[in-house]
Amino acid sequence: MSEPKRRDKAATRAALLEAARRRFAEHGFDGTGVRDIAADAGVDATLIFRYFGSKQALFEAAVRVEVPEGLGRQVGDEQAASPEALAEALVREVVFADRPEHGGEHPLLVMLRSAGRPEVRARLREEVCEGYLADFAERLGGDDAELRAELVGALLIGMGLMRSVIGSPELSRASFEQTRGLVRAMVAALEGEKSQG
Amino acid sequence: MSEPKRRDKAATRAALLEAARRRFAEHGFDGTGVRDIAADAGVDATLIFRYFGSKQALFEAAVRVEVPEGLGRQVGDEQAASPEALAEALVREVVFADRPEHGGEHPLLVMLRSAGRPEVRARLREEVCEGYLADFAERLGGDDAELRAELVGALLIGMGLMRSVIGSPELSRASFEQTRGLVRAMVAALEGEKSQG
DNA sequence: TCGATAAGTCAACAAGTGATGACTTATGCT
DNA sequence: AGCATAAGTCATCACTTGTTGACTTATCGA
Repeated sequence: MSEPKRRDKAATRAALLEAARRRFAEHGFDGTGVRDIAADAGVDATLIFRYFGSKQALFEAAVRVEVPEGLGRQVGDEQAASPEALAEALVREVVFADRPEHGGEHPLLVMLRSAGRPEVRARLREEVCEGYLADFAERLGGDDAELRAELVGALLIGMGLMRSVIGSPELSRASFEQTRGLVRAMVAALEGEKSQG
Repeated sequence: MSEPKRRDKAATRAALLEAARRRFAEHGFDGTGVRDIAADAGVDATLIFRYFGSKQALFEAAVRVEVPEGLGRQVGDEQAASPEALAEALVREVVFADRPEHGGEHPLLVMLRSAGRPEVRARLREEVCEGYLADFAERLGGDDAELRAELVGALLIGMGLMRSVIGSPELSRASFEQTRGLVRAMVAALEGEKSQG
């Protein structure tokens, strides 16, 4: 029936990581025990400490994500993408992401379910503000550009929250295309409100 | 030094409730122990079960909030308040609320720190969707009114999240008045996007 | 002043937590 | 084949968790 399961450190580590992602995504940090994760992965719980050091370290590895170039911090020089287009890309990336290996959700949304923990909040702040909203402000222009950029961030992460944490009916059912025009309109409205243009 | 502390059921219950609100607001459900709450209140932990039944029931009592009339479900008939004005009132009420007895924050935001628990998510959905966004959709009009109402909800709760959970720099520092115009503009933009007007 | 009743305290349990170190077993090289 | 080493397991610790029931003590009317 089941093959005797060859010993493979890398595969075991990967299985642990995947099981952790799913558990943490669904139940949050505190709602997940190391034994649950290990059981899902089909290995012994102590391997978590062998391979990752601690439950906390496993969590950090599980929600680690690379910000795609061109979405957050700009690498080269201006690509001349409009704020609306950038916001649209962020919505697709973060809110409507399909990540089977993270339990279907973007790590940022996964972290929201563990927002009771200070370290998680700190990472959220870092990734949202510095990772994603960093050059958004420059792109917007005006002297309260940072504030307006954070409002866009609030809209995006609020959408993610409504979809995956709160589970509001319409946003949960909606497709990226359905929200696309509405988001663009809201972001565009922000451009017409520069306090010093 | 300290008076012998007269026995008073009501006062003890109230002290427990206040301590619970503060603890839950800061550390979330899982990050708070019944002994912590009791210590803050200066009473024995077992009184929590005497007066509330369980930790979970205490939490529910602690985050219970009455939706002010005129903000959520409409009681009488149309007051003809514009969606922008309604959104503005909601921002003031939820995002910029000053509630010393809840640790300074609106219960909805307090609940966000305990979003790992399914019951908390269910209450959030209920209060946000049915409590606050209920008649917002009618007010907006158009055939995707519910979706647009939820986008406003996403913006509002996203703002609260950025301020009190994530702690983004600009929104945390900003005053209600500073965000007012921007929020109005974003909500107004949504009205120009009715898919069937 | 006595005593009933309500208010508050104490000790403890049963289950679960993350984490550790010693042990066993499979693997792959010589 | 045999052995060193890496991979995986087991028993268990030290601690915390929510919760319970029996106990003590203050309060207030008769």
